[in-house]
This record gives sequence, C-alpha cells and structure tokens, in this order.
Amino acid sequence: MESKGLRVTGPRLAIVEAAFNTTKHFTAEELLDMARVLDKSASRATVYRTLPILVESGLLREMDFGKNCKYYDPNYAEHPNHNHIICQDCEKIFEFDEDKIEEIEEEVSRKMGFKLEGQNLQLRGSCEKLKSIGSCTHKE
Amino acid sequence: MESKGLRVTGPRLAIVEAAFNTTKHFTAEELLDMARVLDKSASRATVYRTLPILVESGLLREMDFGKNCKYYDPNYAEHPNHNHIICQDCEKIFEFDEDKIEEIEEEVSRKMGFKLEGQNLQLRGSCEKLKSIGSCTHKE
DNA sequence: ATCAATGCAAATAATTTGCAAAAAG
DNA sequence: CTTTTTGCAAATTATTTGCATTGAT
Repeated sequence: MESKGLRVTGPRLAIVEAAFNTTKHFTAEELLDMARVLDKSASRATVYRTLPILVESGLLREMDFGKNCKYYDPNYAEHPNHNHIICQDCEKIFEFDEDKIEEIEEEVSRKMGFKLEGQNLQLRGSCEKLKSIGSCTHKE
Repeated sequence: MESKGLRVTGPRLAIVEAAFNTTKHFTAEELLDMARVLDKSASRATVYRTLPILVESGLLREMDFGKNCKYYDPNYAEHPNHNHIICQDCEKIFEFDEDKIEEIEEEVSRKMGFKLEGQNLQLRGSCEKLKSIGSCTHKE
C-alpha cells in the first residue's frame, strides 16, 4: 500500500491506522489526536503531509461541510458513490447510497459534453421526529 | 431590502451592487475589487461583514469548491435549486437545473426521517470534446 | 551510507475582531 | 445626538514550509 516508493514509518502507520479505525468523518486535528494514541511522537506536520497521500490514492475523501476546516471521510473506498445528509437540528451527518441519482448525473453530464468523473451531493434536512415527538432521535 | 434595521451606506451599496452586477461566482477578495470600482473607500472588513448578511437573507449562496477560500454564487435567488458541474480539464464551472434529481432528493430525505431544507450537488467531469477534437470547447 | 521523512517553529492565507473615528437616521 | 457602521491594523485559525535531525532501507 505504501509500497509506491514511500517509506513505512512509525508516524505514518499510526496516522493511517487511526484514519481507518473509525468510520466517522474527522478533521486533521482529530486525526492527530487519534494517531497520537498509537504513536506519541506523531506530529501535526506529518498528519498534514500524510493526508494528501491518502486522498490522492483514493482511500480518503476530502469533504467540505461549510466549516472553516476540512473533513475527511474514510468510508469512500467501500462506498465510492455515497452521499451525505446533514441534520440541521443536531448537525449529525448520515450517509446514503442512491443509484437513481447517479444515473441522472451520468445523463446530465453526457448531455453537457462531459464524462462524469466524480460527484458530491450534500442534503440538509430538518428532523421530522423533532417536530412530532419533540426530540431529534438522530441525536445520539 | 436593507430595510431590516440595517443602514444604507455607501460601502454597502457598492458591495451589493458589485455582487449582482455579475453572474459569475466570486471570492471575498474579488468582490472587494469589484466594489472598489463603485466606491473607492469600501474596505475588506466591510466586505467580510456584508457577505453573511446577503447569505442569510438568501440572496447569495456560499459555495465550497475545494479551494482554500469560499466562493459566492449570485444566481441562487433566480435558480434556487441549480447544481454545478466542474470541468476537470479547464476548471470552468457550469450550472444546470434538473428537477428529477430534486424529486429523488425529496424521496430519500423523507425515507430517512427528514424534511429536505437544502441541497448542494457538484459534479466533476472530463471534457468529451477535448478527447475527440483535442481542445476543450468549454474553455473560453 | 544515503536519502526520504520527521518534528519543530516560523510563515502563510483567509477571515475575524477591537477600537476609535465617521456617518446615518 | 444617538447608535450603527466604518477602516485600519492586530488577532485568530487552519494549513504549509524551511531546516537541521532522525530513521528506513
């Protein structure tokens, strides 16, 4: 995996393992904390230097949720076309797959003279349960 | 429009007019330059203070295109549900409307216990013309 | 031994904020 | 006149980078 001319080092291993020990989205800072549990010496700089490697190799997806920092999604390799819906009541983010959307995306792209290479769909919703029973059951 | 307790000032007028003189997406810095054509005295701080007002009133949409700074889309009021496709060859961004996608989004949201409040779809495509005739006709 | 990878701290870039001065109502 | 808004410059936040040192091969 790292055998593309890249050396296997302690900090790198810790960062990669930390990234895939979770199924949740995380920030660079959160990844640093998780990696440091595995290797005390891992530094912020190495996290920031390792993240683009994982993104470019398709193992991690860089996500923008309108916050001031970037998030990383480790579920991309297993579900390459999953999308996100964000609860505007509890801020929790859920993933879903929907083939019909992809078909339409393909069709639209073709009509506009493109071959579809990637997609990113984010929905924002208000919680129906919050409205009916007074509490957002999505909230953990 | 600004009559929600907000004072109509020279810099504000310049910034708002600059924002809607264009149909292109722009950054805060670009808006500053455009606004300064109309009012020399407009400052960066006022641009950054005015942008959230326009976003919250639904006149402008804040967009993330994976760059380090935010972009603003002035076409949102006319086409509230438009989506974007980005040419990965020339980086140009195109807008499109597609009702079928919205229907599916509504359906997915409902199934997951949400009322759809907003959506953001970005496609990335490679240019077919570039492949067939050797130049990307999308490029201006 | 060699050269890539590291940690640190300083640099950068976008955005935000404190504050005294200016302008709107 | 009172209160909001302003421009400026300093502060903040996430991220990147230079460099001497460490560690993998």
